[in-house]
Amino acid sequence: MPELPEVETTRRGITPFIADQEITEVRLRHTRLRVPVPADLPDRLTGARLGTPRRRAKYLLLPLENAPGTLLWHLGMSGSLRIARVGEAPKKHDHIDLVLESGRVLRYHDPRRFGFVDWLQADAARDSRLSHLGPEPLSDAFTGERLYRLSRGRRMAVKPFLMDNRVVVGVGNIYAAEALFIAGIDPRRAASRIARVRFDRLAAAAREVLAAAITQGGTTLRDFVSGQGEPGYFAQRLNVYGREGKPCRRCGALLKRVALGQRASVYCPVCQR
DNA sequence: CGTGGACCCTGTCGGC
DNA sequence: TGCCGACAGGGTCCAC
Repeated sequence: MPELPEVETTRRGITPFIADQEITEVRLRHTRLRVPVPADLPDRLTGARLGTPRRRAKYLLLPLENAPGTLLWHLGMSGSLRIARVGEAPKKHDHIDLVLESGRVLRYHDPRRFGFVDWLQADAARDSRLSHLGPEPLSDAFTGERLYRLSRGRRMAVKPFLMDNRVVVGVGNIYAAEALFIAGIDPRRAASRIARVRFDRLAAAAREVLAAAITQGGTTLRDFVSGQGEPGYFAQRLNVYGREGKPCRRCGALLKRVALGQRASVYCPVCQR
């Protein structure tokens, strides 16, 4: 379920259960993820102690405490991490267990297997998957000025531009659509043809929807990590995502859908220009 | 270099 | 009821 808010919710949810915990056993059931699970992962992790999880973009970083090295975990399209108990039988698509000394298990579930876990030896920031990433959307470095500057000469549609990890990380298909609605910008509009002041609004809108969604993730945190079930994906009211053909909540016009960069994009033909 | 398309894999849903 | 195609939260790679 991972857009940035889900990844952040996951990070917060698992942290109290895994920080400072020793890994007593690694159980691999399916190792053919998007990147094959490193064969030596059990050897490296068994007996090691986990530190405090961090997040960069949609990546979770699980550093070890007393040894160099970090787990780089991406949930892909359908991955989830949750806390289970030892002895709790794995279900279909539960591919990886990290058994902890507490008797809990950090369990990875991923039907589509677009996610992966990899081992980073030392300097995580140097990894090619992380080094090119733009700023976090909730950081001060993400501004309308940045969007404006990077968009000059870019003819691509603004929606895929906003989803470009070099521009800003963590704005996935759902939140890009929602941010563009709030900012009143047509997702098809060429990035180069958007004025500075409108990018200010767009940056603020992206920040706003992501922050709100993270706050909401918090409300379902307990259920999420204890494995009572998935959180209702979005308790949040979405304005456009998944609402093709329905009336715009602001003006009543019927929402339209277009494909941009292979991704569905729903928008209001009246409110978004 | 910028851009658009294919692709990795499984599950679900809507139309016929 | 059953089959089949379209589509799904992401990211990388490859032609043009």
